[in-house]
Amino acid sequence: MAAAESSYKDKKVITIGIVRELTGLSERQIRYYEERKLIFPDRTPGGSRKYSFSDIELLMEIANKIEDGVQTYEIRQEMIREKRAMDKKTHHKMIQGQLNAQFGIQKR
Amino acid sequence: MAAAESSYKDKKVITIGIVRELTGLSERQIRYYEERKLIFPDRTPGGSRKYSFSDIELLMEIANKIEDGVQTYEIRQEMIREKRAMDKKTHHKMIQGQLNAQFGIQKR
DNA sequence: CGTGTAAGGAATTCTGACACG
DNA sequence: CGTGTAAGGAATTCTGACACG
Repeated sequence: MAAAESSYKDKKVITIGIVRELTGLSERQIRYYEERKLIFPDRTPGGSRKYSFSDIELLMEIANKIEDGVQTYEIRQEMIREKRAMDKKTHHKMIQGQLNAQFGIQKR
Repeated sequence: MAAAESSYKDKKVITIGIVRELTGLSERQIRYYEERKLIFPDRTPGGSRKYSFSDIELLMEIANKIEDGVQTYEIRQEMIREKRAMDKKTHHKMIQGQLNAQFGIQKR
């Protein structure tokens, strides 16, 4: 029972130049969204940023919202809210899993 | 009806340094396997190599065979044979698809 | 606030070659 | 044959700052 599935989608292996190509954003923009805590790349030992495909998708969503006039701060609040909802769901599933493990199938 | 599905797995977006980390191979080895036509990375406009997750898996298979004493030339022959088998299967499916499109479900 | 840019430096990658075997 | 390495150069990335607004 591991912690997180490590699929291709979430492996941080893409450098910023490729992200620029894939998203059409400038490196300045990409780094700025990190500064505003919207995105969290890993780093190589040398300090170069590494992104995942998920990060790229997220960046494009962010870019869309910015175009719509949403500020980075608001986007961040949204993301925090979404994360909380997710955690709640995950917690619920986990509790269900524990009950299940102890008492067997309880549903129905 | 497009030509090839472009999933994350086959997108060539990973630079050689990351590939080195992920495979444990040296850059020398990775480049050499390309020289021997076992692997075909894309290039950035500047000339840097870009690999996919599939490439990484392939590299690890290659490394295993090399360790077992298989020569690059033999590995290449194997790969060509496998590709031919694949193409044959794909061709068969395509023909079936065309028949299907013209005459409807023919099986059974 | 979000983004462009010039600046200087450091990390990354490239190729061709010599070496060993 | 497969791989290590030193060499020199070019492409890539990094940070902090100034600018505009």
